[in-house]
Amino acid sequence: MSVQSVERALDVLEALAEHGGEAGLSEIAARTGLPNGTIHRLLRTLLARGYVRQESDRRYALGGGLVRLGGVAGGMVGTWARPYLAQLVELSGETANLAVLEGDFVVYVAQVLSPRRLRMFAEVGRRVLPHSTAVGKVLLAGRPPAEAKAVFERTGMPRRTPNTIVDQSAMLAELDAVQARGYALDLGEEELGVHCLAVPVRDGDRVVAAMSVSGPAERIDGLDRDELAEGMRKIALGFGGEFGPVPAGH
Amino acid sequence: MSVQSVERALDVLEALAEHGGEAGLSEIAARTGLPNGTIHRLLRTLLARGYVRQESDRRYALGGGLVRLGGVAGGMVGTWARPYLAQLVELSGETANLAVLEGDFVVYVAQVLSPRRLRMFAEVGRRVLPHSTAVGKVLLAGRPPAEAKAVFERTGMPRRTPNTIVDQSAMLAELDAVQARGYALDLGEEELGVHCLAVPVRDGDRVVAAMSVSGPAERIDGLDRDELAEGMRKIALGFGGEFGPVPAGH
DNA sequence: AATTCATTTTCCATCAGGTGGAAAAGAGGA
DNA sequence: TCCTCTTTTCCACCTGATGGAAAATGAATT
Repeated sequence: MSVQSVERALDVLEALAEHGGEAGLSEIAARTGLPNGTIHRLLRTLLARGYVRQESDRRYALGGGLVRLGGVAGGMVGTWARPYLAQLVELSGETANLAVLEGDFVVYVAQVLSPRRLRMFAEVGRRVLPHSTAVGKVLLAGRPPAEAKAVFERTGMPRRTPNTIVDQSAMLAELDAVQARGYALDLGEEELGVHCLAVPVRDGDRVVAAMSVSGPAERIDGLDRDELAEGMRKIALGFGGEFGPVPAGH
Repeated sequence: MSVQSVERALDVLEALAEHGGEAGLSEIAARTGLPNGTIHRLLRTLLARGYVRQESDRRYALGGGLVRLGGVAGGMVGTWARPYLAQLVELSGETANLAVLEGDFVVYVAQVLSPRRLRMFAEVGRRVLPHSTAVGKVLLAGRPPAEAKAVFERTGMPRRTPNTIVDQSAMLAELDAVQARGYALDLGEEELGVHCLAVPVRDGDRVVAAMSVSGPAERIDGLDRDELAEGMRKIALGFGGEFGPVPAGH
């Protein structure tokens, strides 16, 4: 039904990715449970095609070929997202965005503009720091606290407006709250007068992206947050279903 | 020596990428020369793992899983580049950058700072328009003129300084010159007083990235451009060799 | 509706090719 | 140098991938 060696090659790539993109053969063996000989053969195949690199210390790392494929695939995610973002616009009347985490940055992947005259727009492709945005908070809330902490250490949480949360422990508490309530707010923390509400897009139980609506403070504050978040959650659920693997191919 | 079914799965993914990320089963068959049954089985495997999607019209597209792997791999490119960028710094005494083209933007992927007191720095991850930077010119000079032209149409080539080239035909001529001489200059076109020199990073004959050195106008202008460019070319060649698949593992 | 054609999906007998245990080679460390 | 841990190679076994051909699907045409 499914090609075993291909599945295993994917296991190897995923194991590498989970080790931060770099690992020794035996670390991969430990993680995948496959015998050394098998892993070595798969790695050689991936190596010959440029999807894996071998460092001078014989460790293996993800290769440049994946950057190319990922780039093409990334362009398409925006396309699939558009209908869902359009639903968000219909629901809220405000501009809707899809964002993912890339390294320490939040990257806006797709956008559908609000029909209103006064509307937000952030160019697609823009990179912002996670701590001052609703999408960033949602994305980090979906990862282990240690990882979020590391991001804050590296980025330094610079102040963007008087409302920006610049204290690390306050932010970690905020992430807990975000996880508990299922959505995040940005009340002029990135730009004064601009408020946002973001919800996670899940693939299984993994947070793979965030969807947000954003607009002028007065309009966003006029909406019922919990009701809006609930509607957004449903839309994000639909999109999440499309994002990853099919539920459970039997 | 190499796992056949894994190689074929990669052929399928590459065929999809070359079709713009989306194709029907028979289009993939035409491109790879594999029988339908085989391709279908491989696609099912990739589908189950989220590396391929199936659209409602039964066509196949690259899936979200590749975005995740590509993101991790992309982060590593910066790591591999650092030793080469350090060589550039040693050669020129100025800050060195690695940049790639992503959509209509130039993205800085990695940087090694100059040891000088007065030095350039552009945050890694920053996006700038191609027309006002040396790296942007190099990257666009490596693509078909029609594509470069389309980028200029969409971005509008806004003026950043009095030196910015804002005329499209002048810029297209500049790109020809860049391609002929093998390097590009930025003489205060993005920021007054900052000059840069950039060379292409090639994987085979494809321009996949650009490396640059940049610093205060007086210091950069004091260097012998052709000599510097020649040294940079050699370093970029070394890095280009690491970037893609190995030449020909027999 | 009924027919045709193109494309996708399923099936199954065959044997190519992947598998994994075990041995050899290599890299550090004491 | 010797010892230990990791990576790499090897090969007999037999699982599991293969691909041709038939069935199913769906879109277009009469």
